[in-house]
Amino acid sequence: MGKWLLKSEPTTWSWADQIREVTTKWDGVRNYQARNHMKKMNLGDLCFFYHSGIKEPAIVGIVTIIKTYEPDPVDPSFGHVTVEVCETLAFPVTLKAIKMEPSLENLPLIKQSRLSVMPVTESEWATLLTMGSKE
DNA sequence: GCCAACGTTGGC
DNA sequence: GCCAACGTTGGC
Repeated sequence: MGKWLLKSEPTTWSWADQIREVTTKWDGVRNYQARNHMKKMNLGDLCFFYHSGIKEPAIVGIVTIIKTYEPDPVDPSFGHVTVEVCETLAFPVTLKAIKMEPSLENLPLIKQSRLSVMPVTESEWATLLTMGSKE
């Protein structure tokens, strides 16, 4: 099962919005690399939900893929997956904390800060999950 | 608000 | 196909 990380600016789409609406089409991605990652997502894959563009950027929750990639009828070069709320992390995992963890230095979040959809390895996932379950 | 990183566009 | 100009993202 695949593991991923999705970025969102809270002013555009926040975790509170996600909780309220439960399911969402993850659209608006206009970057080929990010789109290619979305195309590789399978049903049941889990994604960290990351808040960017704020004072304390952080992973705040987890969503799951309930519908795989579909092209946008208007602009078929791009498209969306559909996600559903899975869980809220007990403690947000801040970018600051991620940067302090040596085993996470290869996360694209660090090296390729502009990428909005990225893969996460199983071990990175486990590390982040642990960080999100305790203070 | 600034700036670095980097993807995209368009002229040649 | 190269590369300069430009636009966007996102951390600080």
